Amino acid sequence: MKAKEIRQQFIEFFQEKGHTFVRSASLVPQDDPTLIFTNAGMNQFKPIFLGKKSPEHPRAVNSQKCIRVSGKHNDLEEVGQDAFHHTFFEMLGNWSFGDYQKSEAIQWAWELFTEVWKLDKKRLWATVYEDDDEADELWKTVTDIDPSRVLRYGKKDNFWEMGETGPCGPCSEIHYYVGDDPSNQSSDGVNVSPDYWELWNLVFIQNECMSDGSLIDLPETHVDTGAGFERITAILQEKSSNYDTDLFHPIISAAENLSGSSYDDDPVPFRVIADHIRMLTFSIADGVLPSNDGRGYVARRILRRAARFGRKLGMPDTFLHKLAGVVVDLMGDAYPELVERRSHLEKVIEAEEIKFNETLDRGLDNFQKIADSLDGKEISGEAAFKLYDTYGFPLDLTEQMAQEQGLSVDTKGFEAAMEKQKEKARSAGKFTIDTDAGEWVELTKGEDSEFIGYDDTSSKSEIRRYQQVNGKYLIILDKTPFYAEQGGQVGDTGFISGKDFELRVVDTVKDGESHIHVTEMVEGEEVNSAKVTVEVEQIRREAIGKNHTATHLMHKALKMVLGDHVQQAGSLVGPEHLRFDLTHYEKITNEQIEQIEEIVNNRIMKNTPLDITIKGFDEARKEGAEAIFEEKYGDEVRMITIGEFSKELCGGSHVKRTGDIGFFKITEESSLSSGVRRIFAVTGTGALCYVTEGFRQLIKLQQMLNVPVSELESRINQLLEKNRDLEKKLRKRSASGGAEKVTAIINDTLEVNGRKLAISDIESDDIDHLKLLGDHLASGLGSGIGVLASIEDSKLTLVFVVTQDLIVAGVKAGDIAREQGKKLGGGGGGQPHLATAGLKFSGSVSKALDDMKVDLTELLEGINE
RNA sequence: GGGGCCGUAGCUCAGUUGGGAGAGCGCAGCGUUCGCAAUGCUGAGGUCGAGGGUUCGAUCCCCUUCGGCUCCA
Repeated sequence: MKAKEIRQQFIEFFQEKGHTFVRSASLVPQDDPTLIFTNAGMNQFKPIFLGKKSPEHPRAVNSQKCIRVSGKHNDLEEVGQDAFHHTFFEMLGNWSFGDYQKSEAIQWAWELFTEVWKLDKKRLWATVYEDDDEADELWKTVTDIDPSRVLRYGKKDNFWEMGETGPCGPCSEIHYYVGDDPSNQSSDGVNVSPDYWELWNLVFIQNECMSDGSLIDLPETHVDTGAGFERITAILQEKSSNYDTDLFHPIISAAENLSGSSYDDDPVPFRVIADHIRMLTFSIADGVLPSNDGRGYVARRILRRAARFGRKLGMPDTFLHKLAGVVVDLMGDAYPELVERRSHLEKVIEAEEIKFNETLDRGLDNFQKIADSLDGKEISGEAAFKLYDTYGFPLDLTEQMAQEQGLSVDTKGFEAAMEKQKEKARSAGKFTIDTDAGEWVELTKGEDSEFIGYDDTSSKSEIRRYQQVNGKYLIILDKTPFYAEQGGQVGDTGFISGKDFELRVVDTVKDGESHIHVTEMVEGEEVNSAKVTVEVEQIRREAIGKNHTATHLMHKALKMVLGDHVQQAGSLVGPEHLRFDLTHYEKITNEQIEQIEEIVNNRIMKNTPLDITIKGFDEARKEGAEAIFEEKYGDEVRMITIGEFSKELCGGSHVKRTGDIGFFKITEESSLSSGVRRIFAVTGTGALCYVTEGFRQLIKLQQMLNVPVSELESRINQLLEKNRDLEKKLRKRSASGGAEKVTAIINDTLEVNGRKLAISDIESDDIDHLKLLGDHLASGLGSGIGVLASIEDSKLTLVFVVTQDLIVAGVKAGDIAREQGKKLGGGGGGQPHLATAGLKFSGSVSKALDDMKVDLTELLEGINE
């Protein structure tokens, strides 16, 4: 029986029992920030169990995509080592929300296993919680299981909890003996021996665990079951390993073809790759992108691990994206999102593979350098951390490599280095006002910081309290039009004036719910009245609003042009410009930038009014409003709607109509980290200035070169080429120039002690040219010392050459240059055969050369053969 | 926001007390070979990312800046 059919039969079996099929929830948990990935079938039903949501159907059945990459039950390192640990798996489940109870759950599970799938009753075992007499009894009455095969276990094995508090209850599991000899079974093996596989867990949610540890009965009880699809498939296909089923085997075969190696010879790498590519394919199809944090970082690590095992097998440089296609073919029927996103996920995986190969090659080189230069047998924590921190070479890979070469890694040292790094990043965190630093002076009592800034930019307010820190006054008002930095929008600036004083607000920040106005005293001596007039700097606020609304428009335009994988990864909205970080795996081309600008500017010209409404979070989400991941939202949210174009949850300040933005222009696009791009843009007056300045430059160039703008490029190319040619010609000419002079010098030398001494001044404006002439001189001398001097703008340059035989005798041009240079008040040095010296020189060159002649004559005379 | 690293020929990269810019592949020309594959010789190709500074002298040291990689927050 094919896996596809097994999945289908499970679903149909429960549909016939009145269950509604619910499609698998996304692997990216939608409204649960505590989860990195969806890791169990019950995740999407959690609000029902918590009593926050009423179920749409009393009975449900599904097959849920799950990812588990951490936790004690599934260490990433274990995946591939055995037959059944996976990062990605499917969980089959049936659910009762306050509907049927234990009896039906047990009965149906047994029916499906023994009657539909015809599993051997002599291999099945049932376990129940030690205090759950009811379940124990039900097994023996509603099924025909051998009563001796119903076992009781304690809390560890048979009691299920969602968290430390919350819904919980006893569970009942079905295990299957996979050993060779059915007569060799024993109740002692269950939950202990690897020959007994846990197949299905039936959870009976009937209690709530309180914070003091006590249990109370829930008014509504639920059934929550989970059966590992891969294991059941293995058993029904009579395989001893999940990897031998048709869920994995086609992937492994494809990998064998790509690598030319055999699964049977070395199964582990194939398992790792087959497992990991499933995880990658599914997670990327659900919007995950390899990146450097959160679930994107998990995906990256998984990809890297798979790629590394692929290298071991002799895989081509990139292969995972090809295997992703196999997964799509294999699973596309049950999960159509794979088919829809096929090209996207192949592209993402390949791009990341290419990137990683580069990273890995660098890392492997660096690792080997470290390993080769090792004194002992241990790689230091600092070295391992450097590999990780600088070259992105993960610790687990370092450890693996080390192990293969009989080395160990100081992981404690690594952790210490990591901690140091974290500390450094933390302590350098952005400037926050330390509100505990000083004493608050309370002027009036009551609620504070009522925000009225959406409608007004000035008000008559009262100071609730203030304090003085580092020469700045921190002010908290009863009500304020000042927007405090949040959601990427910078804080407002402006003025607060009282009876005999005026404060300039330089920033506004949030402390809990309070708006703290960071101010400087510009008039007066002290805060001497509670009643104040406050005024936000309005022009600045308007500029910020333009940039903020433009950010929303751009966000939407980015998705339209680049694709749905674009996620906001950070945002800064200031008065001068806006900055927007987004997930995208390659450079945004100039053409795409132009498209984005065009879309945004068209929206601006449509002059659509903004609709701002307050509504419930769920309602807003249902209407399709964009919520930024990792941004915190309360129950009541502010929804910004721009026609049919954009809907976003946002607390910031905006323009009234898109036309107020005036004009939008992207000024810069760059990479922030791998998979994340950063865009800067300007609006309104800023955008106008930006464009005007660009044109000013262009016109200047045009006037300089005296060609129309359209021909600037070719003209400049032409000039560059010409320039290159000229430089080349010049170099050639100067190389031959001066040659006659050198010949003349060679013919007019002193002879000392059988050696020649040539000293002369020469015209040259280029030190490289001088060196070249020095070379000619040396070869012309045959044996001896040569000096060339050139002076220009009272800068004297000297080149000294010494022939090979004299170097052997201990005469070095570098030494001569140093001595002579110093003697003349400068410096010098170089190599034995050729050296330079130079200095500012205003005296007589010929006199200096005469002196030098005396010195060098002495030197030559002193040489002993 | 804070670190670390990289940028050298078309490509991949070497290049340490700072002293005259290199290798492999690719390209062009000329050979060997019936032809292909293969191979020999010769050659072209460089603002050492950009700009400043220190120095007699900077690819190398310092500062600024641009582009890319990577880790932490």
